[in-house]
Amino acid sequence: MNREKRKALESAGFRIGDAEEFLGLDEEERRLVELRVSVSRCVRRLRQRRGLTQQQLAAKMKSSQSRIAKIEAAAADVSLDLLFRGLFAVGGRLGDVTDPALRRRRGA
Amino acid sequence: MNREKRKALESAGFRIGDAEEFLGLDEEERRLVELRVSVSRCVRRLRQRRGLTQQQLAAKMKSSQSRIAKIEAAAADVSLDLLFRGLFAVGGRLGDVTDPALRRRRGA
DNA sequence: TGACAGCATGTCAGATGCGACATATCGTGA
DNA sequence: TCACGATATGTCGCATCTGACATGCTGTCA
Repeated sequence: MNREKRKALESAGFRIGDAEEFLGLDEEERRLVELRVSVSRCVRRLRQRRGLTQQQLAAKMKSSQSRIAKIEAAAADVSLDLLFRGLFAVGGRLGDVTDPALRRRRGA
Repeated sequence: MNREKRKALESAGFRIGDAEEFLGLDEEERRLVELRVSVSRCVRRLRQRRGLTQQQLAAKMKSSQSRIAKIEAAAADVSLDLLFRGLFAVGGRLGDVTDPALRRRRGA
C-alpha cells in the first residue's frame, strides 16, 4: 500500500507536514531501485562468466527461465529476495554488488 | 514453491541427480538468511544511533511499528525488500551491511 | 502501586511475487 | 531461407508479504 498511497497523495498534489518527508521517500526508493539494478547486472555478469544459460541457472535455482530473464531485467515483479537468490546461485557475494553510493576502485 | 518443494523432497529422503545440487541449495539459503540477519541488525543499530523509536521509523517508511519490530527480528514473514527499505530509511547504505563472507576490518 | 513509553507477537484481508507455461523475438549456423 | 537455441514478454492461479490493528510484555518514573 506504500507506493500506492504515496502515488495517490502525490498525484493529488497533497502536502503533509514538510516536503522533506516526500523527498526522503523518493531517495529511499531511488536507492532501492539502484540496488535492484546493481544486483541484476551482477547476476547476468556472473552467469555469463560461468557460461551458464538462463535455463541452466533456472534449474539450479529450481525456478524457470522466464524468471531469470526477469531477474536480469530487474523487472518490477521481481523481488530483492529473488534477485539475491539469483546472485548467490551464480556464486556471487554481497561484495560483488557494486554499491552505487560508494563507487570506488573495483574494476567492472 | 521453492522451499516447499525442497522440504517435501528432503523429508521424503529423495535423491535427485547428485547430492551437490542439494548442498548448493542449502548454501544459497544459508547466505540468504545471513544477509537478512545482517541487514536487520544494521537497521536496529542505525535506528538506535539516530535516537529513533520504531514508531518514528515506521512513520518515516509509511509502515507500522510492528513491521519494524519484525524487520529487526529478521522475522520469517519479512522480505529482503522490506529489510533494505528499512536500511535506507535509517540512512544506511549497502556498505553498512557487513558481508559475513568477507568480514574484514570494520569496527562494530 | 499505577500510568505510560517502547518493543514484541498474532491475526486479517488485500496486495504483491512466485513458478509454470505459452509465445515472441533475436542471433546464428546451414 | 529455415531451423534452432537463447532470451524476452505476457498471463495465470496460488503462495507469500504487507499495513493495520489488537494486545502482550517490560522497564521506568512518580
